[in-house]
Amino acid sequence: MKHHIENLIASALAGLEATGALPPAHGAAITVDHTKSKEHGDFACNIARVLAKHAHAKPRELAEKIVKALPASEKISKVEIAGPGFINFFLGADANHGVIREILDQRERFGRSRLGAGRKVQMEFVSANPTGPLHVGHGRGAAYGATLANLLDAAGFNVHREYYINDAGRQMDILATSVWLRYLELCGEKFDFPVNGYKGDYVYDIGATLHRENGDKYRHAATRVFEKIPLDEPKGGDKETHIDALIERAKSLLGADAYRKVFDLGLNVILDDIRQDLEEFGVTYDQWFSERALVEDGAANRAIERLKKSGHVYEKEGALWFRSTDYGDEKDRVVVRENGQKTYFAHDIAYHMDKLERGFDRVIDIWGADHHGYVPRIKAALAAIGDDPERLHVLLVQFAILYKGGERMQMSTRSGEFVTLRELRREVGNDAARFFYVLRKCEQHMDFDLDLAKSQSNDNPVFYVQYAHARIHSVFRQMKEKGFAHDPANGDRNLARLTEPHERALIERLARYPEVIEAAATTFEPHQVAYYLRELAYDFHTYYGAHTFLVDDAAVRDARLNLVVAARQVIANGLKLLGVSAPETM
RNA sequence: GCGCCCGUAGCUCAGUUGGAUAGAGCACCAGCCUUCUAAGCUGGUGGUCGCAGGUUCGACUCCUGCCGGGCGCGCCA
Repeated sequence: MKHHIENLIASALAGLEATGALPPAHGAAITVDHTKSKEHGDFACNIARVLAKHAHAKPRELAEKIVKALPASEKISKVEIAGPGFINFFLGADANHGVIREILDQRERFGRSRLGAGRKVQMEFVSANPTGPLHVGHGRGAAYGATLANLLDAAGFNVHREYYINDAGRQMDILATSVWLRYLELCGEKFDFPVNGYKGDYVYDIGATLHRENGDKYRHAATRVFEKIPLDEPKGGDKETHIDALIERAKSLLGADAYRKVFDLGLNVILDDIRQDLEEFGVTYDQWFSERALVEDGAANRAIERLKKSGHVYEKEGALWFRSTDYGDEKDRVVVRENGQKTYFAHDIAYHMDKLERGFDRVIDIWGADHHGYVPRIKAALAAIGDDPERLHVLLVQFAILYKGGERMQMSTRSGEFVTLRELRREVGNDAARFFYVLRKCEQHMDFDLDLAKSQSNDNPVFYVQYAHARIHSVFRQMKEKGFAHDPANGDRNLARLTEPHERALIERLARYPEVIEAAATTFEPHQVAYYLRELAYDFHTYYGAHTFLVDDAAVRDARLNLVVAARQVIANGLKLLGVSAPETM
């Protein structure tokens, strides 16, 4: 409808230009907007105000000329000039009736578009370190990423979903060492657990598995393990050097093969847990991309070679630096450390290089907001090796701050004191969690009040939307009990009988669904869909309250049933995008 | 100190990319179930859009400066 009106205006302007009433080549974009108030019709256009200066005319006079030049349209019942030169369009009563037919015809395909034209988009999200279970902060990235992926898919993009596994790095070594130390405790060894080790219960469990399956095979005396290890923090030492020394000790005592076994046990147990957690949350991936595999494949070395060739690399104090300041970063960054080890950054350059080489038109990273300082350097690296940094979109998701009993909760994987995504899902359910998470745009800080989510879960808007869906199913159950049958063809012939204001409002809302999907996809804002669904549910519930659908007049009844089936379809389509179920009963 | 994000009703947040009188939900008040599910509907109370300037026909929206909150500024990942 929007496009229809835009076309009418475009041809009016062309007509005016042809007669010389308007100077040509104005170059202004025609925008038609939905009005806020019905007083101003259904759509409004401000083109007369925009072009007034260019045409050396008063906005109202120009508006009158444009209106006179408008081609006739059977969908428009009235055109008015209002205020200081807005052109308001009033739709005919049946202008949108065709959308009901469209929805019933296209069913789950309704709302999909070809906006993306099949362009390939790679999306990476969550990618939490496999050092512990996902917590509620990861849940937000998961819900947001999965929903955005669904949206882009619906908008006609070819979406590839990916999880980057940080399985090469110090954090993983700390985990492996923590697991081994817990194992040693189970073997009967006595020592103080390092403050910088992972202390969650799951580390204990993995240590227990190691013990159950291998007995004392990996046991070493505590005195030997801690021999000449620098003191830990509580004893006046440094916790970082303490844990690093323990990692080296684990590697040397166990040997490369055994260490890798312990390491992989921890990695696999936690990764399986994460994978299952996400799957239950309706979040699935096309690929789980291993950092370790990338490095072992030599990709990091190749990335560094490419950087070197670009001439933006230099040596200083024994380390290899990337001069990211050449591309606007605030300081240069190390890619190879003094000790010869490559940094996480070097690996990440290799990973992003790999993404772009795989032929994606667009690469989207969804990161926690704490990584925002990281964006300029990764873009700098891509620019240095001759890739287009504009192809990379980094979306930063702000933290979800948890409150319980009015108090802010600390979330730290290391301390093991955090609310896991799994706990949250159990408390409020998958549907409410998915919906709640995408109710805010990603740059908005989110207060997640656990007590509220628990105690007032009935007030969660997700139930309101689901209830509308279930109610429509209920109407059909009642229909059968009353001995009626739905004749969609008859309903289709009688769509003109849908003249009530509630019906017009509902139909208009349904007609907007495709616009909402496109807008949400292009702005990366899934919350628009959530808000739309709530409004759609409101339109339905008020309609339901004001009119009976199962009336004796078959023409009206069938037309109304066509309408509510269409509403049910759009609700189901929208909920599907959000990863929320559409129940038939509640 | 520098950088990113946020500041809209008592609370949690929208605001169609600069348009007409700033909107929801929750909470609070008053009504509506022998009639398609009351997880619903109808009405009401509630705002100096953080503050001060600027840009223009027009600013919650764009620019500048303050104030307040969150996060980040490693040869960690």
